[in-house]
Amino acid sequence: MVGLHAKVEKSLRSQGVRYTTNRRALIEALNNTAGPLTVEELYRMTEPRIPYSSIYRDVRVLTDTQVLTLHHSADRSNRFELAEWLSGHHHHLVCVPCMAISDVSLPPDSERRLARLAESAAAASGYRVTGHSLEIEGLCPDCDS
Amino acid sequence: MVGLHAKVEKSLRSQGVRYTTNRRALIEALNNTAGPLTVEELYRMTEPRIPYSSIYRDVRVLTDTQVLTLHHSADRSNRFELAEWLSGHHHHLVCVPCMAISDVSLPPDSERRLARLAESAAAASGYRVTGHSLEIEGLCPDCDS
DNA sequence: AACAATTTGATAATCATTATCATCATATAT
DNA sequence: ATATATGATGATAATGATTATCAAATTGTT
Repeated sequence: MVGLHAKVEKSLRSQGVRYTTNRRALIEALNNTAGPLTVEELYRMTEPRIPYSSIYRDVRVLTDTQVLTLHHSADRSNRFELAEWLSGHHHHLVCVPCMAISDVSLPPDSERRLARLAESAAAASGYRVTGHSLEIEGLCPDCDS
Repeated sequence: MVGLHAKVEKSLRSQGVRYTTNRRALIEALNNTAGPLTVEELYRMTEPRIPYSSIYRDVRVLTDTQVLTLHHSADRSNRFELAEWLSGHHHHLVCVPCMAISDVSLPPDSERRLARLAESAAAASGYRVTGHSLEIEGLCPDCDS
C-alpha cells in the first residue's frame, strides 16, 4: 500500500514534471478535505502562502497530468479534486443553499446498479460509455435546521 | 396541453418580467436543441443577431426567474438549458472528446431506482435530498469511429 | 562544480461576464 | 387614443477570474 504522495510523484516524474513543495502542499490540502476546492480555498489552506499565479499554474499542470480533475459547481466556481485513480470512485453531495460539496461513495451493489443503468440509458444513442457521475442535491443538516 | 411559450410567458408575467422578442428567440433556440447551449451558441443561433450584452442579461434574468438553469461543462464553459419544469426531468450524455452534451431520459423504473439510490446514499450524511442529476461520460458515435 | 531543465513569483495581458446609462418599447391609466 | 410609468435594449466601460510572460531561483544531471 503505497502512499498518496509517492503515487503522485511517480506519475509526475514519468511525465517529466517535478513534484515540488508547492504542488505537494496543494495535494495535501486536497487530501485533507472531503470535497473539491476552489483556487481561493487552496490559497487559504496552504502555509506558507502560495501566490495565486503559482496556484493557478500548478492546478493546471496537475490537471493536465491527470493528477487532479476539474469540477464546476453551481455557484459558477471552478473546483479541483484528486483524480479518481487517487481518491477512488465517488459522487457528490451538494448543499443547494450553502453550496458545500462533499464526497459520497455508494455501496458496491448500488454502484454496480448505477453503472448498468448508465449503460442502458446511453445504449439508444450509440455512445460508448466510459464513466458516470451522480450529483445529489439537497440541504445539509446545518441548512436544513 | 399548453405550449412552451405560453407557460414561460405566464411565469414571467407573474414575476413582473416581460417576455420579449429577444427572450422568446432564446427560448426557441434552446427548445430546438437537445442539450444545453453556451452564450456564443445562442448568439449564432438567433436571427436577427442579439448583441452579447443582451444575451448575457437575458439568460441571467431567465435563470433568476427559474425559466432556465445553468449548467457547467468540463470545457469550462457555461451552458443554459430550459428548467426541469419546462423540459422534463432528464440527464446528460457527455462526449469527452468533442464535449457535445445531449439530453437523455431514463425509463421510469430506472429513474425510480436512481432516486431511491440517491436517497440512501445521502442518508448517512443527514442531508435532505431534493434532487439528483446523472452525467454519463463516453464517446459519441462520431468520435468513437 | 558546471550545466541544463524546470519552477517560481511578480506583473501584465486576456477573456468572459457584469454594470452603466441614454434611448426605446410596452403596458397601464387617464 | 394620449400620457405616463415601467421595463428592455444595445453600446460601451468596468470588473474579476484566469492565463501569459519573463527574469530569477531551484532542482536534477553530468
